[in-house]
Amino acid sequence: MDEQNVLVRERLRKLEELERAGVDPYPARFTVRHLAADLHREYAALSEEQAAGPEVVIAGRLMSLRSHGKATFAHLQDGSGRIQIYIVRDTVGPEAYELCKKLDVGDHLGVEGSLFRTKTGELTVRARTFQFLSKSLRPLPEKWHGLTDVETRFRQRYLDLIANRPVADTFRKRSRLIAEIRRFFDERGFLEVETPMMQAMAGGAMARPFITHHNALDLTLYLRIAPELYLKRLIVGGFDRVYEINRSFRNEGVSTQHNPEFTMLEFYQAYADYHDLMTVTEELLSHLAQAMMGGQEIPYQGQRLSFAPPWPRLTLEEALVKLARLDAETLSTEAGARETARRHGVISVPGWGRGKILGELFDALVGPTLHQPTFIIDFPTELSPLAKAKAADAAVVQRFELYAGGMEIANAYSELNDPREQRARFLEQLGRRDQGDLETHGLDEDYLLAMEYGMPPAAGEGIGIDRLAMLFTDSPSIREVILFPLMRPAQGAQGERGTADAV
RNA sequence: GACCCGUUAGCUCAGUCGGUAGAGCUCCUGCCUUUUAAGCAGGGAGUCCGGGGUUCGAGUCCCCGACGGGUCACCA
Repeated sequence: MDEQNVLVRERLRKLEELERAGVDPYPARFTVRHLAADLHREYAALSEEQAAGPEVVIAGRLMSLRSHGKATFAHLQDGSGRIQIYIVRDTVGPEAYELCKKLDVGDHLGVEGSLFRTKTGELTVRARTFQFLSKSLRPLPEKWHGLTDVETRFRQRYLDLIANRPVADTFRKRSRLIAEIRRFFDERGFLEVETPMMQAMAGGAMARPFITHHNALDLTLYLRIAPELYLKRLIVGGFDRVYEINRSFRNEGVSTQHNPEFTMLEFYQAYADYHDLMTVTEELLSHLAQAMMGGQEIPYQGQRLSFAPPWPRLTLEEALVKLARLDAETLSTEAGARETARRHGVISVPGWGRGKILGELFDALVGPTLHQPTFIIDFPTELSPLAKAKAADAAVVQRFELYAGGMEIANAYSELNDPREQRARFLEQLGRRDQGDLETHGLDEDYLLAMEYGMPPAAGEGIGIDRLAMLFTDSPSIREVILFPLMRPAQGAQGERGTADAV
């Protein structure tokens, strides 16, 4: 502990004085009977004239302290909010009042007393007794400015939650959002399931995985990049509607929209196609907007996003032509697409086909500009090895992505369920990998085996929960909606590194 | 991975031209029984991110590094 610090030393001194006085500064339990927010709501009408209000028992963290000699005001913060307490020597007695001088901001305290309203109108608990519940040894962030240092906010999120009320609200909203999503799917007959996060082959998306190892089986395993292939095995197994709110892991950089571990909703519905899922998506998001915000419009980074359905639907090529003003004729050939990419500073690798280049052009030129909810549909087959092709054009699959707030929010398609075609697509991916593309899909025999038993027609979708939470909390960065975003260890190279061989 | 910006007291931040490191809040002591950014008086508090260099002298200038943020790249 940082005993050099005077502030810590002072608190240790008070702690020892409490113990000498026979007080347990860390008791095991306390019976809480009331929450601050409930009291504010229930006794909004309590008047100043009313001498002795109802008896209450509250507990929380001390957030402010104003001593006036023989009387002390303080604010107690519990999970619901804050309430003022008033400790008077004549009420608690002289011995207890001496102990009250050992209080510090940050301590946890239990208080029994009666409600009253001060002459400045604030609902307050006049303590009859109070009890130390936990002595705090370190000073909290300062009361005016709170905590603004971004690094400290993320590394010591508990301080952020204590000091910055809106941050706590953001995470409460995130929790409500997920609860509401569960309710939506449960009501529609979906079964919530859990599938492996450690997989012998990381499939279901095109991304590089994290690698780990199982000692007893001497097995290389990968952290999943998506639950997709397991969820579709369940569709084969007869669970016609399944969903998983899953943590997936992708070994890639961090940005305002990417964290290496992230939360995704994936759901699959048998006998449906991607058009059905566009409808489900519209229903889901407009429902969430209604439940969370009380309307179809939500503010996001200075814009107003409207989730009132229906939302525009554009094919990927239409988007490139209409929104990026690219020339349809030129884009129709691989050489033309490549030339267009070069002109717009979009990198293309020699092995890439026309579809991949169109995808890159879209990501660079169109995606970030789509603020209002917009479906982009009909993606190149070479980008979508698990999606069913359109009947009219094998180069395009029945797939959509949803964009909102300039971010990709969802990705869905009619699932490819022809095992012969799936095998051919996997082999095509392997060919691409041989040409140096690291983010191709592997050939998953075990998945093909399942499909050979017969997978019903189905459509599946993944929705980025973190990004959805960004939208609903008006957060500019994914780190604002992830409690503990990935960070380098604070001590850097000093000592902690190089111990990975402990595995 | 590249570029830009940042790192000074527990917190929020100043720090001029290179010349003894500052403020507010927090903390301590005293007074104070309806305050709420309580007040008044007095006092304390520093690895200026780390390491090197230039200099009589570096928080300040130069180089290397750490961590963070942003932009780009990568990545849905």
